Amino acid sequence: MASNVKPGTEQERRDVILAAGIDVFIEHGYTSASVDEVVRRAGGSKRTVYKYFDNKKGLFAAVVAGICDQMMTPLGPEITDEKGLYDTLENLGRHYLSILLQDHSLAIYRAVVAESSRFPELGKAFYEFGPGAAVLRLSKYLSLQNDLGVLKIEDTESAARQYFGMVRSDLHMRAVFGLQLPGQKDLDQSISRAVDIFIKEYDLDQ
Amino acid sequence: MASNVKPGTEQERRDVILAAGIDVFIEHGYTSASVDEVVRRAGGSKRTVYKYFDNKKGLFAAVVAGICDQMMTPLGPEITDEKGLYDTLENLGRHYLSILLQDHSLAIYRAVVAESSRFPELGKAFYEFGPGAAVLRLSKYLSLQNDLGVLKIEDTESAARQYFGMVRSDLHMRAVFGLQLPGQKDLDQSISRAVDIFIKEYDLDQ
DNA sequence: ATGATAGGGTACGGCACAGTACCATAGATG
DNA sequence: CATCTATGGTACTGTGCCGTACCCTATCAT
Repeated sequence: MASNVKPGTEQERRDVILAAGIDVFIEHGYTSASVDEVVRRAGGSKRTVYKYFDNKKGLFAAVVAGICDQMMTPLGPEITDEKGLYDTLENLGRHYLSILLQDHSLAIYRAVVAESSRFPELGKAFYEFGPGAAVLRLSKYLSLQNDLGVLKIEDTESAARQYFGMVRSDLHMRAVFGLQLPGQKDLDQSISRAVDIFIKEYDLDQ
Repeated sequence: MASNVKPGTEQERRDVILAAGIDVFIEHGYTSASVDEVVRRAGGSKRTVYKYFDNKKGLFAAVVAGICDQMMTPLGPEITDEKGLYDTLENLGRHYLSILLQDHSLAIYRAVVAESSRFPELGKAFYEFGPGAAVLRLSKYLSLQNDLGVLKIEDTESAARQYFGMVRSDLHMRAVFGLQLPGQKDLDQSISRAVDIFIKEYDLDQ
């Protein structure tokens, strides 16, 4: 079965629908988005959509997973330590913010937040794959620096959370609420301050 | 005109509807909430609701304003400086978190975030009256401490943002996404760490 | 060529909801 | 007692949308 169809494999077909779903859910959120709109953009018919996805909720879950992928890939698989503590932290913070403040990320954040009471597992997944993954990555790096004697941190995970909290500062919340997006200067300031403070607190050399 | 009606003044009537609206919007968010549900809880009829509020959106705006009031009053009008820098910061962080992590606050945060692309002025208002107000209050206090020679901070507003960012850490985001609410221990840890770091960075005595 | 199958197009059932219209009633006014 | 006004109750209109059913075409196997 699964004989090849003309315009593309089943996988490609599914991806087209998924991409359209991403656009629509980003634009309208979950409740206000309509499956018909997805069909309109993807081409084809509802029948096909419901062939690949159980229902609207299932499509939304797939969309969220897809966006998490898109979001996290530029952050790289692992933190390397070629450039020293300061630059590593600074670099990580920069990537983190640039991802978090993209239009896509903000839009999907809004959509997931809106539905996280109705679909709790969705909010959980989004956190784990997005901000939570970043925390774990940094925490792992900090533990390594602990072992190397560069840092002295008791609870590396809490420290990582706090670092990202400092980096985010108000920037993310303000962007989420639609206040004007921060400029490069704001980002730079927030990151460099966070790094300074973090190092002053934890670096054994200081 | 506006002759007295039986069960209460017009103001009271409006307040009852508003209170019902708060409950319903908190429970369902904006889009999924229905005006009929508000009517059911407030008693009376749709006609009366639409007498006091232009439409669903207007009711929602009033609800958000009402909740902002409810939220911010326990934070008190002004920061006093009776207890020294450490205790003042610690106290402020505690109040801040306890407000931010209330069920009500989380629910209305979700609802406002969800609609902030459709109703940008709403998101803006919510931020200004909520987290933004806290930032301004702290910033003012920090400036005062600057003048008194206790602190040495160039940009007090940024410092205030960063302080709250540290205090929030991941706690708020995780709560928003419906991961389990942080325990008292988590709050204490986040706050005390934030205060320590902040003072170590900015206090002239250190 | 003939049959089978997947998928595009469309329409529909069922439901929910925003906002309005209408009627009956309870109190206020004279 | 008579009239008027405001409001509760309810039905209605118009709209939108999820999920399914049906028809028809285009491709593939034999």
